[in-house]
Amino acid sequence: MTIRILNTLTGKKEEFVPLHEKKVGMYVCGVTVYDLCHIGHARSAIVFDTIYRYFRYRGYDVIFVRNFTDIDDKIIKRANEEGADCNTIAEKYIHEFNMDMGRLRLEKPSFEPRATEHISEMILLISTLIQKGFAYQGGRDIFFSIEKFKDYGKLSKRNLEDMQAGARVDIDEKKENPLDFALWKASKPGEPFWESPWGKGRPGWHIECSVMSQKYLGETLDIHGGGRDLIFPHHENEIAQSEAATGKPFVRYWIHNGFVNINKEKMSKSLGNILTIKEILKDWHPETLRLFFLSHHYRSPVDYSEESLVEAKSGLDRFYMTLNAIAEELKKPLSRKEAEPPGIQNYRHVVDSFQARFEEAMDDDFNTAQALGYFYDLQRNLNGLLDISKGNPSPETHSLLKQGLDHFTQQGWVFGLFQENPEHYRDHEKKEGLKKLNLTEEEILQTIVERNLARKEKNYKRADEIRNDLLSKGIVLEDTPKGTIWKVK
RNA sequence: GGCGGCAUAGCCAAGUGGUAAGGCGACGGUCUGCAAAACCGUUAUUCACCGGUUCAAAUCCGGUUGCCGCCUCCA
Repeated sequence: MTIRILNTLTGKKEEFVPLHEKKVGMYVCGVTVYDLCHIGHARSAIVFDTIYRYFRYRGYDVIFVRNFTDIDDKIIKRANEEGADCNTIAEKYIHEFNMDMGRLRLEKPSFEPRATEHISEMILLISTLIQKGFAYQGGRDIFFSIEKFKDYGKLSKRNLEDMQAGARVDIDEKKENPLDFALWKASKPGEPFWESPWGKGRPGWHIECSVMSQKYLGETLDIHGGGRDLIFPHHENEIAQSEAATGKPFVRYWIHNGFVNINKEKMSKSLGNILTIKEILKDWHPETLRLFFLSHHYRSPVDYSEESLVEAKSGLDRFYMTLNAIAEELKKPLSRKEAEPPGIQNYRHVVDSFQARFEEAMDDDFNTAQALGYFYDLQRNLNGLLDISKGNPSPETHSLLKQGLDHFTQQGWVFGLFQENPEHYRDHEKKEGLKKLNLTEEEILQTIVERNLARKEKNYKRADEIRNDLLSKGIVLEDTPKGTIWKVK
């Protein structure tokens, strides 16, 4: 089976055929480092991390490039506001970005180039574009002439007439066409600048991606990705620059992820509802966030809300409880029973077919939601297996449980899920939960002792009172054969 | 104004021609002192609405309604 990808360029699901067999060159637009990253960045990062992991899982040799835009109007503005220089601002937010991505447990890309480290290559590319007649000088700036590039608009599916009719474009006398975009901007006093054939200045936004992708991945990329909003103008402009310069197709497969809304509202500075990754990770385990995102298709819009994260957390908790129970069961001595437990064929079928179903879902345009459904399916069946095993596993049960557990670690790795030690996960979540409830473990354990005394005396009324009291505080008690355990509701 | 997307059970959400995955919730059962957890079962004759194509449509085509995004920096 081959991987099929919905290509933004064609609007169709296409079979993925890499330029070079078993190799993937993948470029994803990173961030402009002028502020903390928010949940939208997190989604994009998680989506492409998962795609990156899946290609590797499928045996591809992947070169993954994710850039930093470290020179730009917004950075200059920020620097002026804070009375710092641009470099300091960029360094600060690159550091923050790396911290966030680390906490989200993203795999490191192969290369993380910075725009400012590729200025000379950008100047070279701009010169080529001027030479070939695609770019011109207007005042002290250099612009790309979109009319010269006949395919302009092919990615975002719009034509020049439509866009001019829209006319929400700044009029700039230096431009021949209002839709032309800057390749090089002359620097104003006090702004950072680089020497160029056109005087002191700095690169436009789009040129860096054309240069850096070409440098690390060659003239044609297998995959280029980013958020939906980048389709126009950023990616459209990248295509124009790159293809005008090389005469070759720039990207074979374009992938764009959908947006994150907050409580059904668009996230924006004016609404003041920007949620940073930092804030989210204060309240939620990184795997909870991943589970939340991966239960939606990467292209669909996603609505972030407290309730949906609660749901994701409860799903993750349950997975880890099963994982923990399996680990415990596997430590038990094998029973010598020859007869297989009844109904085990069904369980065997689910466990055996899991990998194929997982890969089928992922091959189909990275359908993580579907694949996650199979994880739930697997979990339910493993729990069923645990029920019939009852601490006395037959060799067959044992091997199926082991096999199931391996799926959680191996296929789970693609999702960045189930990678924790279940006991550590449980203890960590308990600790975090208690913090929120303002309770200590000692109090709870003491109360449990008290309740078990009552139970021993068959004073069930008192025992239930104690249990209800804890429940109202957010603690759930479970009486198991091995004693009473507690967890945060 | 132009372009694109979405509409699936109480909620979340897969599913692009073959007769509705999965999760949460709810209800019934097994287990339990009772619960909880776990498991089993039930929970959409139907996919916004109206037409059409087809042996067959949630899926394709046309229209209607409603939501959203992009066209300006933006993941």
